[in-house]
Amino acid sequence: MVAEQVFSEMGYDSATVAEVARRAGVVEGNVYRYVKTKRELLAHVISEWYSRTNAELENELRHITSVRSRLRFLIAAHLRALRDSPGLMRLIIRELRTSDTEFRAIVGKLNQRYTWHLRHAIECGVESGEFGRDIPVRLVRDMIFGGIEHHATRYLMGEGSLDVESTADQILFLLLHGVQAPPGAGNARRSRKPGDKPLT
Amino acid sequence: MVAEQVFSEMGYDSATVAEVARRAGVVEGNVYRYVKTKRELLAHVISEWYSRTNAELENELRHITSVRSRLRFLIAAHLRALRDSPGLMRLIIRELRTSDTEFRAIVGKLNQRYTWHLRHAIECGVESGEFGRDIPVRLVRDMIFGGIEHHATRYLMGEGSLDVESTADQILFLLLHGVQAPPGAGNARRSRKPGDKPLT
Amino acid sequence: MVAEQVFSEMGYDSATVAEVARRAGVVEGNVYRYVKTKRELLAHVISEWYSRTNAELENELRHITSVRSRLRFLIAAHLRALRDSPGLMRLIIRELRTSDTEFRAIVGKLNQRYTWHLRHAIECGVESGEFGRDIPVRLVRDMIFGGIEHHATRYLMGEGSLDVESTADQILFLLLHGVQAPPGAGNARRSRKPGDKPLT
Amino acid sequence: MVAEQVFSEMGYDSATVAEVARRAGVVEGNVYRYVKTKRELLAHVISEWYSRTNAELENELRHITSVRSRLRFLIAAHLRALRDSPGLMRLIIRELRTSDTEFRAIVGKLNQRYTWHLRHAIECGVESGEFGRDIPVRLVRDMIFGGIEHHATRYLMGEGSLDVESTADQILFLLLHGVQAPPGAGNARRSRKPGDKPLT
DNA sequence: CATGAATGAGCATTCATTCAT
DNA sequence: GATGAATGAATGCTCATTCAT
Repeated sequence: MVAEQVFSEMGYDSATVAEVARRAGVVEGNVYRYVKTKRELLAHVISEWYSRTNAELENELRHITSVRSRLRFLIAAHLRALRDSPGLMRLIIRELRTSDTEFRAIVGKLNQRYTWHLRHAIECGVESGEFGRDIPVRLVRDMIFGGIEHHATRYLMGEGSLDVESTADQILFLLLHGVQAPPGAGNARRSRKPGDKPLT
Repeated sequence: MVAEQVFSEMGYDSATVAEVARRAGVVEGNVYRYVKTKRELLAHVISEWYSRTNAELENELRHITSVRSRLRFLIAAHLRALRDSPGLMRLIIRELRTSDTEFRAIVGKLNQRYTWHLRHAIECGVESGEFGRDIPVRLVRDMIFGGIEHHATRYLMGEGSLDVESTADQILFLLLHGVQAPPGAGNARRSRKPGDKPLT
Repeated sequence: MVAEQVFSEMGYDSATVAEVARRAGVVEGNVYRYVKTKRELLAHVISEWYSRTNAELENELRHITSVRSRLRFLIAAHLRALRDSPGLMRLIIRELRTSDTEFRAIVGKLNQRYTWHLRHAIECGVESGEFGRDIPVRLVRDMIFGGIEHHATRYLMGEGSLDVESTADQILFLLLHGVQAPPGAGNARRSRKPGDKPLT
Repeated sequence: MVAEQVFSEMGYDSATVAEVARRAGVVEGNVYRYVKTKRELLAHVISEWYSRTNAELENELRHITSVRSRLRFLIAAHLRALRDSPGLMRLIIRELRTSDTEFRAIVGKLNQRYTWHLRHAIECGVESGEFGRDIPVRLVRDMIFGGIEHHATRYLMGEGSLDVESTADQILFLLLHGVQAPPGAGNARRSRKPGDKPLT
């Protein structure tokens, strides 16, 4: 759809219905035969992406069994989406943070289904005993999605690059083990003790 | 400043210079004696928040020495900012993701300084040996900020509440230990083995 | 076109797009379906006049053969234009002296074609031997157009009248013979000789 | 005066009182202690130029006696003015063609005095018998000034150059003798006779 | 179904000018 | 006499949306 292009390139507010029509090769007023409003057009664009992506995700997840593989896959999939469709993803990230209730009513479900896979994988990890039983599942999910999107911010603005695989590895590692040094290992240098000078 | 209020309430695009002037009790054109453009007005508002907040942060950090306390403090501080100024924070989060280079040139430095504290605390943890030496520092920072902001999204939209303290505890815990169950403990139920049925 | 009227009456700067729309019986924004900018509207108005006038000129010139007749015709035609469309001509004279390169790019060609007829007639006169072979053709053209326009200035401001025929005769005469008294004739009174008292 | 600079550079409409004040190092509202309105400021600028130039002109004319020398001098003087102060002259030429009666009331006299010298010189030529007695004096004056200004138009727009001396010579020549070939001389090629083919 | 003309409400921005201090 | 803050009215331009044909 051309609307996807236009919104992706210029953002929702800067995009104009006229431009969408122009690129579609139709006349301006004709757009309103298909959608009732510009906002609805946006909802269509985003909904379509979610539908498409959810389908793909679910298809590929069928072949992935272990919790860890699923997490790794979902993390990488989200990173790939950001890398491959930066404009569209910037649009989604931006417009999903809107008060527009009518809009959220439309895409909210799809978004939930999209994030549900990750949440579900985490829950499975808890259930299976691989993960701590008191893990705040939603918060974990938020840290993954939020972390990925925060990390990709610069790339979404057109600066720098985005390495899907290594980032996915790092996120998965942090997710599983946290930042703390492995008990026996790392204290090569020395540990801080009370009474040390302030850090700055 | 009234501009802060207006932008916070209505968002940048929906806010009008006329409304800002009206609330300030002056005439529309008069706004342009102080700023050259609406965008510059936004930059002022955001800059001021960062300046103010950076000062506060740095002041309080002086009394906090341990890495863990610092992380906990910075996480809670960001959560508090979101809880106490949801409109403004939504504005900042949204507008910081703009291609507008001139704008980012102004607030970029302040934003970097704001996030630097967290990054620095993490680096100290690595240096002291508390954290693994190969920790991807920036990514950790992104997961914290991104996670917090993702978690607060619903609250920023006016739905639900935001529990600063418990969320900060949870994030800190996840950050330190990850999601994995403590070695001896949790596998009460059972672990998944290869060959198990798919999770969905 | 109503834009022609409005610009002619009030001048470009004082004219407003709103006024043009009002007189056209449409809404202001609608003007921008046909032109991209106010300046472009001006360009249209002037271009149209030049196109129309060039066509007329070229049509009538086909029946005029002698150099002298052509000059006389072109001089009178320009005077007639000034007399019959003073507002529009004042607009053209004024706006043609603008630095606006984009504007000149549009109407420049048409203006050149308009003045070319006069220049060409002069060149023919040179070629045929009727005019001195070292005549500075462009300067002659400038003196004709400039002279006519200077002469009409007061009329263009709404004061006095403009006699096309007699002015055309006089200009043609001056153009051909200059101001100098015919050799044998006029020195009835006396000629000044060196040593005479100053003139003022 | 700085107003002269500002008006010369940007033209009357584009110039702002604020800019004039800024360059003068005073505060905006302070300009209104000296002039009552922006238009009056313009009148001052132009008046001053005319006063200054009239004085210079009259001073130098005292030493020039012959009609021809005077004409040549005045033509060259006007060309020099255009060459040396293109911005200011463009301003004057443009703004003198304004309906603003109040404005013309102020500078009209000075302008008349400026052009009077040329007109007077021509009248002297008529009186002395050097020029034909039926010469339309004002029209001759218009052709000189108009011709010069038309010729300088491109230069005033910032394109090309302006050769004062040779242009003055050419104008003077045309003025005196017209374009017609000297009786005996030029018909080297041949003269056109009735019945010749059309010129184009 | 499609066209394209029209609408109307809005909005950022400019600027000459005034006036209390 | 100067300052600088304030005014107010205007203006070019945009755009989602409607509707007769």
